[in-house]
Amino acid sequence: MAQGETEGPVGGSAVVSSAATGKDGGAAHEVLAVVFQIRQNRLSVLLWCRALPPFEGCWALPGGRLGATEGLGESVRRQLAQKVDVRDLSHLEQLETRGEPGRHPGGRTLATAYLGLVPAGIDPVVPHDTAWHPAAELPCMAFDHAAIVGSARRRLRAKLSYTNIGFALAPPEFTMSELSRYYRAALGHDVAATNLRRVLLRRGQIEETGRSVPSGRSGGRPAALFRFRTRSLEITDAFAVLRPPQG
Amino acid sequence: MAQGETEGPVGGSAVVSSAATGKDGGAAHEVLAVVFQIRQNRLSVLLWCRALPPFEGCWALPGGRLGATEGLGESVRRQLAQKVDVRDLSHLEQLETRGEPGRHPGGRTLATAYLGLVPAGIDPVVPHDTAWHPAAELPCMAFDHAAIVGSARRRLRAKLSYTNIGFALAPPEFTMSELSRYYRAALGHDVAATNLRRVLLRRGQIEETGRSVPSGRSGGRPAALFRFRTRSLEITDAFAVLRPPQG
DNA sequence: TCAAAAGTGTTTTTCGTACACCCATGA
DNA sequence: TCATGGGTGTACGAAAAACACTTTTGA
Repeated sequence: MAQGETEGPVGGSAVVSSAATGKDGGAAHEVLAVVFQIRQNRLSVLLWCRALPPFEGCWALPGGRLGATEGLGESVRRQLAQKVDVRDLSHLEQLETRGEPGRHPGGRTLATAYLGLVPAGIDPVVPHDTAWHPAAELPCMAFDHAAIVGSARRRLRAKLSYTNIGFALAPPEFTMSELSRYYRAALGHDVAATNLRRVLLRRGQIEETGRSVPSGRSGGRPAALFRFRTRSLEITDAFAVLRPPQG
Repeated sequence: MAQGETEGPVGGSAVVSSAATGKDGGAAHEVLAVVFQIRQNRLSVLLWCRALPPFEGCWALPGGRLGATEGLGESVRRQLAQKVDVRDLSHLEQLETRGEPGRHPGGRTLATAYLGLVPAGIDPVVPHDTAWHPAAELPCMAFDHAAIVGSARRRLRAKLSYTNIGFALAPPEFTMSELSRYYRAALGHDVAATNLRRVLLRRGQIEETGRSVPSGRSGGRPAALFRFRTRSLEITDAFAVLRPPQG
């Protein structure tokens, strides 16, 4: 329903695109968002199901036509808020722009894709035709959207290694074993909480809140609560290799 | 002269943009190229001087309007070949797309920027209004092009640390002291040839050709010639940090 | 034989992982 | 007091920078 509006620019764009690809050289331009959240220890992406051709029944990234007076990032935030009711983005960054002439059956359409992150633990209300899917098991995907999700996964994975982008995956406060599960889900491999703690502490990414969480029914030492020191993107380990002399 | 054609899309776009930003929502789309080459031990960027307002007398990145049937990368290569006669790109990759409504005084224009590299040692013939400028001392720059050059520098610098992108800066064969000068120019800090040699050899990026260069008039041991093992982009050191267990 | 430039051996440092061990809690 | 999960101390290995030393050439 909310997505019906997206049908125009994404699906039924024969009229629009013929105008847009006319002799003035302009092409239709849309923005797309790969919104990730860790849900049940899996990296998940927000998709909506197309009701009309092309790609009827397949899943697509949320997004839509770029407005005449808005910036690209601005447009992504607007469309996520309007169409899938997501307003809790902890991070948003541009991924890539795709413009192959054949990428869109309905006519020439350029798409600028963004990577958006929602912290774990919250559950935004989304429309009925919209759902979270594990990024590792994508359903039938429309257009080139599967490839775009792949780009987003690689970007997130890389940035976890040299920035503090974990702040955007984690809730405001967390235990180290929780955080290591988020990292495991996003990286796709095991992450030992004990070492993650020291790495992120040494890099100054996280700090103790002083509080702790009582141990569960099966006992165990209470877990200390941590938070990220800053909640905006910073490069914390600019490269272990080829660094300037004198450390 | 060759750049005069670029005046249309970049400068005198009042008519075009009014059509492009009309109620169909399309906007003008251009591609831009940040073409780097190491020249006289300095990282240099190819710019052309604007003859007409806006930004008359300032320098701009080469590029122009995206054609109706061409892909983005394809368009960059075409425009570089046609307008500045550069056909020797050793590497080309997409950087970012800028679409702030106010970025272009003549009307709404989206720009997708690319990073292009030309190997050191060749000297492409460029039009008379086009020149190489040190990336560290940019002249008066049109639009947001100075910021785009900054993005390109950061991208190149980062990729030198974990990919084999040096292949695109160096000529087919080179001595280690030459290569260390290219790295120094691109990274902005000293790079010891002796360590660079071992790092790149360990990573399998370079190999000896078996030949060597006779020493100069002041003597010295002849330098061995090296080449990059592959001349397409590869990630050679996927991350020293947060790597999967079992090394 | 000396200066200059290239190349090698070795040391030091940093960083991340692995692993053993200790701590705090609930039943 | 025992199982359970959290936290600390330490060892190990990889990788890069620093630096002393050797090699190979021209004059």
